[in-house]
Amino acid sequence: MTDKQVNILKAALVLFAEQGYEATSTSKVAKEAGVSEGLIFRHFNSKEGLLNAIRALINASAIRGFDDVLTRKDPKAIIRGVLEFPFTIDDDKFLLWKLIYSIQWQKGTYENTIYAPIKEVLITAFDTLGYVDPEAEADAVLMLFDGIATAVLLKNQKNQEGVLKAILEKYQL
Amino acid sequence: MTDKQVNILKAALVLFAEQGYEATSTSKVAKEAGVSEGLIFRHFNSKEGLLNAIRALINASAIRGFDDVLTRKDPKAIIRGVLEFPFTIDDDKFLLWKLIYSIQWQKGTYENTIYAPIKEVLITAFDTLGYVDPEAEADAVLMLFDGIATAVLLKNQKNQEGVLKAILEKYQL
DNA sequence: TACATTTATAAGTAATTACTCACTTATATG
DNA sequence: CATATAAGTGAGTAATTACTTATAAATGTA
Repeated sequence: MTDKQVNILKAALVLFAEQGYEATSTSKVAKEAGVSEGLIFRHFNSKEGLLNAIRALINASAIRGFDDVLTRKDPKAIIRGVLEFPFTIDDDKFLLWKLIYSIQWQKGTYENTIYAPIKEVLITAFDTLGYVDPEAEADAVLMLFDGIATAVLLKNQKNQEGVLKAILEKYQL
Repeated sequence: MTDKQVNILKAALVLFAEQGYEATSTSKVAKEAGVSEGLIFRHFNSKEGLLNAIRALINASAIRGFDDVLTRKDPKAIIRGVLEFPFTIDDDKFLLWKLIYSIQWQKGTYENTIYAPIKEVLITAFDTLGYVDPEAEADAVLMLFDGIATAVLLKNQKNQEGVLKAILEKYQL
């Protein structure tokens, strides 16, 4: 990967996240990246190809962000980690997560590559804790995750201590 | 409002919800509505004006959908009603709610006209039930609402009995 | 009926879109 | 060094974009 290739990906990530994929033209991306427009198509074939390249990058980055949480021994610590996660999205991960959700709602898809491994670990955790329906509990936590993320990313509600406390209480964490 | 005006709004609602606002051209809307393209601009001035007209309609419709729940006497019935709501979005309300979220993520805004009145009623309900931080509880329920809606609208997870049960248990409902 | 207003259309507009192509420059490898 | 391959550019392309305008049909009202 050359410098300019990286510049294109960085510029596209920011513009797609801030203005939306459809509202961002390839000429805008080229300008922001300091690159000729043709180079985008040399490297990524099409605008959709550029999006897919970014998608692979941000999915991998999102999954990596969960490494610490998912390898914990204590099942309660795992559940707490997942629920705390969206509250702790900081500035340099903000656009990444905003783009993940933005693409999902634009394309009408759900990013299972990110959520499936989390769900598996959650099921095991709830199972260990003796919950009667571990899969339902895992789904519920993932829904809560999406809801918290929506609040953080759209309403800029960061580090809402009281809300996190209220949520964790429901799981006796 | 003339027939053709209604046709434009109906067609635009469907296309905006299914393909996204930016990805839908005014010519597509006109064709789908069986109307000349110019008529859109006669009635709504601009594409953004058309979007705003639809926004007002779907927000009003969304708020009306909560009338039954928010006027309940029993505080527990109110909380249960809000949490059950997204699970029961049926086919004729599906695109309406999909568009509400789609617009929010496209424009980076949060639709407070819908959520503010719900939050008020939730705060009162949690207060009546003696919760220590009623506002935090209300925020948490609204986050859960968004998360459930995301699952229903993006993953087509409709009427997940086990998940709903698991969630309601957390509030002893 | 007369006439003013509203509703509707068809055919435009300049600007922008995603993408291509002929070409040059840089890099790698024998 | 020679030469093949990859990286990069700038000026194109046809199609589509949101929007306008001139004109006609429908409607209301006196």
